[in-house]
Amino acid sequence: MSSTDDSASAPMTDEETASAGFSDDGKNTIGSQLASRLREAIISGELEAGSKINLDKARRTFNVSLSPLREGLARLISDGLVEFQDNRGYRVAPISLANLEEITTLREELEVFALRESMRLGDVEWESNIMRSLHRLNRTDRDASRPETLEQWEALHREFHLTLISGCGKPLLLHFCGLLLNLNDRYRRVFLIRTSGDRNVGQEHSEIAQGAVARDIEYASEKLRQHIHRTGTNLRNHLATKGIV
Amino acid sequence: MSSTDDSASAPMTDEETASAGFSDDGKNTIGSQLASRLREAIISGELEAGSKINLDKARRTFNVSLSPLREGLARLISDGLVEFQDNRGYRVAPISLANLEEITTLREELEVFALRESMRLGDVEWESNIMRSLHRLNRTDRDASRPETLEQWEALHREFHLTLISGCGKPLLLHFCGLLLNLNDRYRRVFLIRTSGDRNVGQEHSEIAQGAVARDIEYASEKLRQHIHRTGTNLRNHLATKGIV
DNA sequence: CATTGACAGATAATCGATTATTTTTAATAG
DNA sequence: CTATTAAAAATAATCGATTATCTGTCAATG
Repeated sequence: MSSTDDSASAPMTDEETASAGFSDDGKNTIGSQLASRLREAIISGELEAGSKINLDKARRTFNVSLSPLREGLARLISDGLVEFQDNRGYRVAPISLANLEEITTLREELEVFALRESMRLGDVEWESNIMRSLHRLNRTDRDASRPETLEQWEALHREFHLTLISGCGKPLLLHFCGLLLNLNDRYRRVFLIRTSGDRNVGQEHSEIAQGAVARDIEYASEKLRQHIHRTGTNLRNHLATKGIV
Repeated sequence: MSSTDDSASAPMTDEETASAGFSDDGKNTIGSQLASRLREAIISGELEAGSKINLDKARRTFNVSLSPLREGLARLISDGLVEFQDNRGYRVAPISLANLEEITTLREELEVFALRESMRLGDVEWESNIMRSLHRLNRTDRDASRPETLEQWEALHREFHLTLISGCGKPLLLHFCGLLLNLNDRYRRVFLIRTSGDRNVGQEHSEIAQGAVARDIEYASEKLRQHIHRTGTNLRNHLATKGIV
């Protein structure tokens, strides 16, 4: 709902090159930094879904004390990426077919609704942002072999989807959509190295963006719905392949 | 998303009467207990919306140490009842007309969708639970003069709404609806002492429940939508009266 | 042989003190 | 007087140690 951090931005070297070192742009406290690192570790699959998070081990791994560790984990609970039980500790949120299907269904409901509201309420600024996000996304290739390219694409993709619905004027709705996007991205990053051959995702994005900017509500909504649905189907097949229930 | 605690149940004296004292039903850790107490304090308006939460003061008020205090606050962030900023601390989530309207809109979208899914998927157990919740709710009077009656009614009301949609088989959706219900309840408890004269809320609840159990999808959906909408309108008027923007 | 209970080790929760950051106050220059 | 800056006070974040809780093991019992 609140929290301070971005998770999808900041294109700079880890330590903020020499110069003045004025890094006061976000992720300040250790807790915040940890939240980002853990989020990335979970979404990328580095931390296995469903696995237990041992506090002592994690503390040593990340070289921090308990307090900020718990702080960071608490944020990931808000994100739905970590589960918690009193006196039993934390574990990475499990994945399942049912979970994926729910995420897809809810995205179809919420994200499409948010897009409609955006088309109803968005201003020129919103339109411009869409075109910019689209361009950046389409100019970036998703090369499975290079992880940093993949991460970059994921960040831009997320950015694009959020921008699409950013004109809706509903912070809570945007928050929910952001959560769902996060959850969905984990499935993609863990399971989907290549996109299905019969899809042209760039094309899909362009159609949605064009429709949105043109305020063609029915067209854009349907294109977005299909886009989300296809991704869901695609992912489901991959899950099935790996035998996940 | 996860977290251990109920917030709407446990009808027993604070200290779990003599006998064995086997209270292992929930709210165990200090952090959990704090989360409950703080949630109640915020929803009831005891902690003013928008006000800063001073950690030291809170620590002394609740007689706890920093760690569990932060733990508890972290949960309320998930609930959208508390906002947080790095190095700036916590504050009670503010209220506004726009926020109330968004909550109402999203409830109309999400709760109605969840009800439809429940009617599509719910079993007999689900139906029975609705009738039970309805009965309990309608047998409880909401007496504004006695706070404990009010609290009791609020708990049952929340329970009823959650039960209505509990058959949808979508944990995430239920989570979202629970959040919205929470946020909405705060507005009611803070601003709405009496319900508008031209409403018979008991009747409304009965109609929704009957329609749901009869699987009359259009009827029940519309009744629920109207119910939510009326509450929203009602609350908006009260906000306006108190001059809240 | 299955079940229960006590122990020990592992793990989580909490505390009190310390450190880092922000906010307020006060002093000074322009 | 107003704006700027430095010091002080208030507040938040973090640490290391301590306490509480849980989990698995193994022996005793029926």
